Amino acid sequence: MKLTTKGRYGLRAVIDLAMYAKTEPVSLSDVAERQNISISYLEQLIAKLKKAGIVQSTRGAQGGYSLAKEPEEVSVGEILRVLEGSLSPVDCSAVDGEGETECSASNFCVTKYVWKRINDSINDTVNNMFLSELLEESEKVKSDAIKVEPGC
Amino acid sequence: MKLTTKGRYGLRAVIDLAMYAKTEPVSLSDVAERQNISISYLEQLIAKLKKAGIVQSTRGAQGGYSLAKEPEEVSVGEILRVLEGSLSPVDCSAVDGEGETECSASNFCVTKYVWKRINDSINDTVNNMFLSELLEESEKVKSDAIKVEPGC
DNA sequence: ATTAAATCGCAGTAAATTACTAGGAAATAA
DNA sequence: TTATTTCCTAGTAATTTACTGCGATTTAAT
Repeated sequence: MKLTTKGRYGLRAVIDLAMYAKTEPVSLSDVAERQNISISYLEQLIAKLKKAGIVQSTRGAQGGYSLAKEPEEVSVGEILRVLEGSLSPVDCSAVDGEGETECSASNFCVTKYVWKRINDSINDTVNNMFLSELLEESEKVKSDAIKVEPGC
Repeated sequence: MKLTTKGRYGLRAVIDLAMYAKTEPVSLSDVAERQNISISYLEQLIAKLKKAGIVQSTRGAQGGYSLAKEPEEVSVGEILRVLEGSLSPVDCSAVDGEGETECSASNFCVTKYVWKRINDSINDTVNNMFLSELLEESEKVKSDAIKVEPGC
């Protein structure tokens, strides 16, 4: 039940763009340095975000990336799903929403009920958190930032 | 963000015990056959559940396992945490509740806010689902059980 | 007393996934 | 023309997952 570095780093990169690419695009090397993430790894993550229409790029020197939408239009769920795939705790079409398959033993189906409830609660949370909210939140905590936690 | 087979199989095993070990303990080979899980793998999972006080065992022939508590006293969260470790989407003490560390860059801390909200919503859900509820639910759906989904 | 059925415990291992790195092509501002 | 940047694909070491195997111990039934 862990997010990978794709989701963790990718979300940080998007937040970084939201904060620093307001007027001009910022280069990945800037983001990479600020966020302490390798450039070539970031390139792979940002490629997915671009393909999904979350960020946009301008090529060539002095180019870089910026958000493709307003911060209030980009949900955390959208970002994480692009980077991690489905956030469902199991790969089961009946849980993810596609298809209406049932399982063979009765308690298989009961677990499906469990997975669906977990899935729904995760989605409710991430689909209703928008970048704009995170930017506001970052204003609040900016002052008392002290120590890096490895997992964050 | 996926549960492993430990959590998936283990929960199924506990539900199986709740359904079939009401008067006498049931052997792991019975559980394994009903749930289509290898015995030796199940042994490892059940060992954790026993250590955590969720199931109890009687050794020797005609022995087996049964629940150590009433179904209304065992939450899905308890079971999954024993098998999977923390359900937090990141390993960050500030998210898991231990310690009050802050992160170095301001947007590191914003992601912490995100992880905490996801963590809370998962925990709210699983800590408030009890085995008793699942048993009731399994009565409902028992009749129209048809097909096995690989991920379930 | 012996046997068969079970739990218990630990070690090993193939396959998959993760978290990167490497190298180079193409575009563009200066 | 050159430096800076995005873009694209492939490879790979380390870790994790999902098991299997073996053997010891306990105990009910014969």
